[in-house]
This record gives sequence, C-alpha cells and structure tokens, in this order.
Amino acid sequence: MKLHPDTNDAYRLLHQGTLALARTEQQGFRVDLEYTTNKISQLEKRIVRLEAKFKETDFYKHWVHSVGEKHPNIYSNAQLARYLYKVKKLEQTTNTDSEKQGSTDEETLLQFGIPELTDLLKIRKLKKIKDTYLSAFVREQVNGYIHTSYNLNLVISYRGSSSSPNLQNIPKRDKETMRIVRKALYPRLGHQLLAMDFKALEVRIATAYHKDPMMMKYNKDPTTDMHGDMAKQIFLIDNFNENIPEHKVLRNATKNGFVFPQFYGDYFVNCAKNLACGWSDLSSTGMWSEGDGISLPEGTLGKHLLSKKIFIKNSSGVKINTTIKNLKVFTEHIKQIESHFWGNRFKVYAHWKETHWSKYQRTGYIDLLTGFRCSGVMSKNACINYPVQGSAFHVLLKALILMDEIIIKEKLKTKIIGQIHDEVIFDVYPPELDYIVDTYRNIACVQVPKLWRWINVPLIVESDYCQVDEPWSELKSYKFS
DNA sequence: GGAACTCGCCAC
DNA sequence: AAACGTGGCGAGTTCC
Repeated sequence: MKLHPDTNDAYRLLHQGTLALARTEQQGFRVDLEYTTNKISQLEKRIVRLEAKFKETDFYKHWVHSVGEKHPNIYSNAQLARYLYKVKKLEQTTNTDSEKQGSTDEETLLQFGIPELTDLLKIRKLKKIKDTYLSAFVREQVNGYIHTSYNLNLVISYRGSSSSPNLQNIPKRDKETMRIVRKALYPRLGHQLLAMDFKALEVRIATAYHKDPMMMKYNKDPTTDMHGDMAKQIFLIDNFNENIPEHKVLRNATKNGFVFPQFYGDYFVNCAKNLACGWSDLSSTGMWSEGDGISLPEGTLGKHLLSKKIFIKNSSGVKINTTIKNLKVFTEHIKQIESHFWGNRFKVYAHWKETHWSKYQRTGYIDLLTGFRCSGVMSKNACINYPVQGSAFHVLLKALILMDEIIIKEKLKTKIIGQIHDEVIFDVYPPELDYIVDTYRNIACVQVPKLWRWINVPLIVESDYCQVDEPWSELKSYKFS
C-alpha cells in the first residue's frame, strides 16, 4: 500500500465526504419550536425592559445629547466609540483592526468600570442569543428540523464550514448562554444525542509533519502531560498535581493562553498579557497595564509568584535575580519560556517550521499528507497552520464517511446529524448507543490510522452524551461500563 | 434601496 | 523582523 494519498485520493475523499454530509444535512437536527419561540418572546420582553432602563440613565442621555445622533442606537459601536473617545475623552488604549475607531468590545468596555457599560454588554449578549441563534433556528427549520449546510469547498485550509444556520459555533463556554441556546436542540423522540470528538487532533496531526520526538512522546505516553509540564514551568509550581483545583485552573490557562497560541504562531508578549488577564481582574484594577513599578494583584497566585525568584536579563544584558513583581518581569519570564519551548523542548518541530516555510518560498505551494495542495500567497503562520488544520479535518471526514457507510449497510436507526471540525454528532437509537460508541472509536482510532499510515501517533476519541429525550444542553461525558 | 464594508462574537 | 490560524453571521454604517 502506498504511504501517501495522491490527488485522486483527495478528490475521492471530497466526493464521498460530500455524499455523507448531504445525508447529514438531510437528516437534520430536531429543534423544540415551542421552547424556542417562547424563549424568544421572553428574551424580547427582557431586552425591551433593559433597554428602557438603560435609556433612563444620565449616561445614555448625555451620550445622545452630546453626540447629537439623528438616529440614536444603543447597538451602534460607531456611536458608542464617538461618545466614549470624542466626548468623554476616555483613554483609547486599543483600536479596531482597521484602525478606524477605538475598540468597543467586551474587554475594552469592562476595563472602564462604568456600570452602564456593563449593563449594555448584558443587553448585547441577550440580543445575540435571540437574533443569531434562536431566531435563526426558527427561520431555518422545516417541520421542526434544522438542515444545516456542510460545505467542503469554502475554507482556504481545506477545513469544512457550516451555514444556514451555522451549527459549528453554538455557545459552549458561557454556561448561561450555552443552556439557553442548546435547550432548543433535541434528538428525535425516544432517541439521545451523542457527540464524539478527537482529543487534541491538530496537535497529533502536526506530529505527522514535524515528527518531533518530544511531541511523539507526549502523544504516545499517557503518563506524560504537556500542558501540565508547561504550567509547572510558567507558574513555577514545585509539586504540580492536576487534582488540585488551583493547579487545574493554571493548567487550563497555560493550555489556552500559551501552548495553543504558540502553535498557531503567537508570541510571548501576547501570551504574557493573556495569561495575566486570566487571573487578575483587569477590568476593575487596571493593575496589569504596561509600565514600571506596577504591582501584582493581591490574589493567591499573585502572592505565589511574588514569592518566586527568576533570572532575567536587564537592559544592559546582565543577568539579574528578581521576583515576578509586575507584567514587565512576567513578560520577560514568558519570553524565556518561549525560547526554551521552541529551542529545546520542541526543537525538531521548530526546525520543521523553518524548512517547511522555506520550501514554500521556493516552490509556491505546500502539500498536505491527505493528497491536497495549497498554493497562492501565504503568510508564514498560514503556511504552517493550513496543512495541520486541513489534514486534521480530513481525518474527521474520513471517519465520518466510514461511519456513515456502516450505518447504511447495517440499517442502523442511529443517524449522523452534525459535524464540528473534529467532532461527529449522532442522534442515537438508545439500544445502539454502546455499539455506535465502539464502532466509531474503532473507525477513528484503528481503521483510519490503518488506511493512512502517515499518522504516526495514537488517535484518541472522547464521547459526551445526553439521556433519552434530553436537549443538547445536558451533555455529560460518557462513562464506560 | 441595496451592495459592500466594518465590528463584534460565537465555535474549533 | 515581526508577531494568533480557520470560519459564519447579525447589525450598523457607508457608498453608489
């Protein structure tokens, strides 16, 4: 058997993928119309109430009066920016991407500590739930089922996308928002929802490209813990233990604030700032603004870090011993960790990034391990990220195709009803639950790596499911008997 | 009155 | 030397 798929294989993957995703679209995701329409009118009333209250405030009256808007609109970021930065002359620390106005996003507004802005953010959030999600469900549903389009022809990196409605961005992290939106989505009567996703798929697929021995070890040896190791290093923890709640929080912050951003191509200044925001209440204290002599917040972690000493180079390049007393020192600390991360820990990975980039610069294209080719103008980060994102998604697509074939061949009553980059969503006929979980796990972790020998580390899938007739808000992790 | 752009925010 | 990847979508705004 050949080691690498070619263009024909790539074509076949998209062809079969299109057919399997067409069936997914046709099956549809059941929506509880009664709940959804009730919730919409409930939210509408609440929004009207909050809007009225907001318009009573001196803050709003001053805003409208001073800017002299013909059509005052509390949802207009342009109007808000004019008021905050031109009239009230608040310090404009960040601009929008196009540099046309000062930022009016959540992080920026919270840092001003103005109660009316906090209220405005709340109204914005409720309106987003109502208009972007719930209303879209009602608009798009046909006889109580949403038939989302899954596209294979739109994303530059060869990932898939979803639209009308987009089911790949349903709220998850904010628990309140998650519950309101996901309560609208149900399995068929007497069925239950099951979501199976790959664990750290992109990290594992990247390993097939760079073949870094340290990353191979992290991916192969379940007793190792990359995020834990990095948390230890960043927060100077002597006896790291994932079961200690505080350590767990720090491990999570490390994963989302350092490790993943580094893989995407971010650098130490942003990482340090984001990690700092994670534990201090930036909005009310402003303690982490740039500059000298600014202290750490009073929290436990602040005290913990203050008790630690690190070596950094001062402005004249001389090594000095200091405590992590402010953002400047912390940034220097993260800079050293970044340099160790790519210079020692993942040296081979770093080397691949350079050779891969220079090969693109010579040839004008990059090839994916799944038989696809990306060409055209690419930034360095894009050049490094596309092959990983694309072929990671192809692993999911391949597994989905094989699973779909089995469901058809064996006339199973369970249906595939969705796909989110590295996850398949099933509408399960309860007697088939264990069989579906075992079968998909076998396809994803055994069959796909057997077909694609270039996969050089184990693949792992995790399962979440709801009880019979429960909505998508009730997902719990699957327990094995 | 609609097309195109901008901004913000949700997901992986 | 420079500095976070991929999308969809709603609402506001600007332009023609």
